[in-house]
Formats: sequence, structure tokens, C-alpha cells
Amino acid sequence: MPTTPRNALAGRRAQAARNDEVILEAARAVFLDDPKAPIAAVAERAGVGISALYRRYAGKEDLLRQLCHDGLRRYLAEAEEALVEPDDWAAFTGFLARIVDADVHSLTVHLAGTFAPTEEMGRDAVRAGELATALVERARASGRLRPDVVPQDLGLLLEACAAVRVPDVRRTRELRRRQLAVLLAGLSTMPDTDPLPGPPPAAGEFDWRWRQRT
Amino acid sequence: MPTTPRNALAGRRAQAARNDEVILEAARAVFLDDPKAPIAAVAERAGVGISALYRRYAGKEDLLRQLCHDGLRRYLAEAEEALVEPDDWAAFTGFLARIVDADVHSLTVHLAGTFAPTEEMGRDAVRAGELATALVERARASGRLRPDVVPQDLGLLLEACAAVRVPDVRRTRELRRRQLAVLLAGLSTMPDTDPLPGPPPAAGEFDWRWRQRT
DNA sequence: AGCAGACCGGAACGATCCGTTCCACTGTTA
DNA sequence: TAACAGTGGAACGGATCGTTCCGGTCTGCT
Repeated sequence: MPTTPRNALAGRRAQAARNDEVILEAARAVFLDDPKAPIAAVAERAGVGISALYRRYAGKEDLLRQLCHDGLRRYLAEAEEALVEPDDWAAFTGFLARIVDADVHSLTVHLAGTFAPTEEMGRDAVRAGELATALVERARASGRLRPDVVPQDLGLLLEACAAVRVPDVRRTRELRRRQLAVLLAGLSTMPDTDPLPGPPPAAGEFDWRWRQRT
Repeated sequence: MPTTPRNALAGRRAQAARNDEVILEAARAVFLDDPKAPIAAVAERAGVGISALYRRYAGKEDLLRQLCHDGLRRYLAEAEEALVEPDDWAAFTGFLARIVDADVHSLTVHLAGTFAPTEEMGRDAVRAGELATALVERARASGRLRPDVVPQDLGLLLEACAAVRVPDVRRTRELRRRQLAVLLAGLSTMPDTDPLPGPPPAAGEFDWRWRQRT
């Protein structure tokens, strides 16, 4: 860490700094697609060698932990932001939409169990539960959310949306928004006036599942 | 295959006949729990040796294909039965409930791509689509189902229910029924009067995910 | 009674996959 | 120009898994 000036946009240092992000982004994409993907797939996707990975993380477990914790932090940030929203129902639905769009659920839940969690993660998880409870209770108190919904129902709901997955990322988001709309309509006490969003799923859109996996 | 009388309930032949079912049942349970489970896990769960498996199936792919086709046939049978039900909405919801309970979706969709499908499976899959379409159109024509629902939405819905999974099988079914109730309420044009079924998910009920996987 | 063979359990084998280490190389910094 | 942080990717060792194979057991027929 020399006394180098701030123009570190070229040179070896800069590449290293850029790789930090490229690797994390690649890891996010790869493990989102397949939680058990080999670490080499991350390197390949990032366009770097394996060494570049091991220079930054002690091992696969370390990388997964980091990724999962990032997702958890994102969850916390979105929840905090939602609690500021004045409209109770909009706070609730907006929060869910953002979490679904960001695919945070896959990052946290589907990666869980593949690494030893830190104590800080435990604390963050507890706090996440508290914030989710607050959001649910606000929505319930407003009368717009069915009274028999409990905070833990959010887990089921997010799982349902995360389960929707097609090869194309953009299309996946559209279909998930549709799924979320149905679920929210089912959780609401008021009849849903808007039509279901997005192009509806088309015939043959799920045929890819039947193509032999390599 | 001798001219033996019908009392074949004891002896080697009988054990073999029993094993036929035991193995299929074990395979169902094991691959439902983990579609990539090793074949040895099936043998262990069935309480038989590996030879007993390979005597019946040419290989893993063969077994998976059989299992998947069984699920598809079950889907067809339930759909045919549902179409006989006079009440349009009950036919629709009853069909979904039975498919969800039997976990047919996991058997078919999650096993797809791990084997080369037969032509007969292709035909059955087409027929399954036709029957599902008929059920959706009946429900829609009755006015009870939102008009912007398409048959392919059933795929998303079943995926959502199949995604719910906890270690205990019975509890899984309860939670799936709850999920299904929410989704059906969201798809219906009439307000839902019944409360959500089953004990609601409890705090800590999903903590098992965070326990280190072996 | 005795034998041929269906049926079985499970060890052993070979292929594949994957996390991690290691080393030669390159551009940068001092 | 010497030292070195940073890198690519081959190589290694362990684990996993599908499949084969062999020795043993019990059955049904002669």
C-alpha cells in the first residue's frame, strides 16, 4: 500500500481492483444459477484464472459465505427502506417486489448450509426476521392484509417466486412478478382490480427442462 | 415361469415380487428428496442390495425414466378424474390439491433432463397439456377463475407448491396446502371466505437450512 | 435327494468431478 | 533493474458414483 496518487485507473493495481467486482458479480450469477456449481465455473465466467479467486478468498466456503452475507445485507437494506414508505400496503408489496427482483432469496436460503455461518450473520438473520415481522404487522394492521397471515409466510412466498426459473434472466423476472401478483392477490383482503402482469407463460416455454442436461 | 399355483406369497419368487414395489417406493422417496441422489441410496432405503436394482433396471437412467413416466401417468389419471367432477371450480381446485399432495410435479419436472424421454412420454405430455387446458377453460368459463389466467400458469403454481419443503413429509404437505390456498385465492374472482389452512409456519421452522449439510 | 439357476448382498473398479496447490510468467513499483 | 504483487492454468489428491462381478443362498423341478 504505497503512497501512490489516486489515478489508479490503469496498471496492475487497477486490474486487481476491477477483478474484485468482476469476480463477485460472476460468483453471484453462477451460484444463483446453480448453488453447487464448481468454483472453476466462477473463474471462467469472470474471465480470470483460478488464482485470482484464491488470492481473494480462503476457499469456496469463504466465497459462499461472503455472497450469502451480501444477500442478507441487501435484504436488511430493502426492509429498512420499506419501513420508511408511508403507505402500509405499498411498503409491504414494494419490499417483496424488490427482494424478488434482486433474487436475494436464492442467495441467502439456497446457499445456506454450505458453509459455517458467522455470528454476525446470525445477528443479521435475527434482525431480518424482526424487520419482516414489522412489515407484516403494519400491513395487517392496515386491514389490507388478511389477518391470518404470519411473518413466516413471507418465506413461503419468496420461495415460490424463487422457484420460477427459465434460462433467460429477464423473462424469469417477468414470470416471477406474475407469480408475486397472484400471491399478493391471495393475501389481500381487497379484490384485485389490475390484470396479471407480464406476458403470460406461453406454451412450450418450459420445454427446455426436457432437453438432456449435459 | 412355471405352472405354480397362485399362493405365491412366500419363497424367493414372492420376495422378488415384493422387492419390485419396495424398490420403486424407495426410489420415489429418495429422488423426491434429492433428484441427484446416488443409486446406492435407493438400494439402502429399500433395504436391498444394489444387484436387486440392476436386475430390474438397465441403469439409473432407466429407473428415472420409469419413475418420471409413472408421475406423468398419475397426472393424467387425476386430470381425467377431475374432468368428471360436475362442479367446475371444485374440479379445478381438487385436481391441483391432489397433484400437490402426491408431489407429482417434482417427479416429472425435476427429473426431466436426466434421461432420454421415450416417444410415449412425449405423447403423454401433450395429452397432459390438453387436459390441463380443458380444466382451466372450464374453470374460467364458470366465471370463478380470473379471465387472464392461462393453462401454463398451472406450471408456475405447481412449481411454487413443490418448492415448499421441510424435513418432515407430513408438515411439508400442510405447508403446501397453505401455499396452494393462497394461490387459489389469488386466482379466484370471488373473495376467499375460509381462513388459510394448516398450522401457520412457525418461527424457527426453517432454521434447518442453516445447519451444515454433510 | 440333488442340482440348476434365479436372486441377492456388497466389494471392487474405473471414470469423472472438484477444491486446492503450485509454478512459471508478466507488468509494476521503488 | 531488482523485487514482487498479481495472474493463468496445469497438476494433484480425494471423493463420489454408476456399473460390474463374484461368491453365496434358497427354490423349484426332476
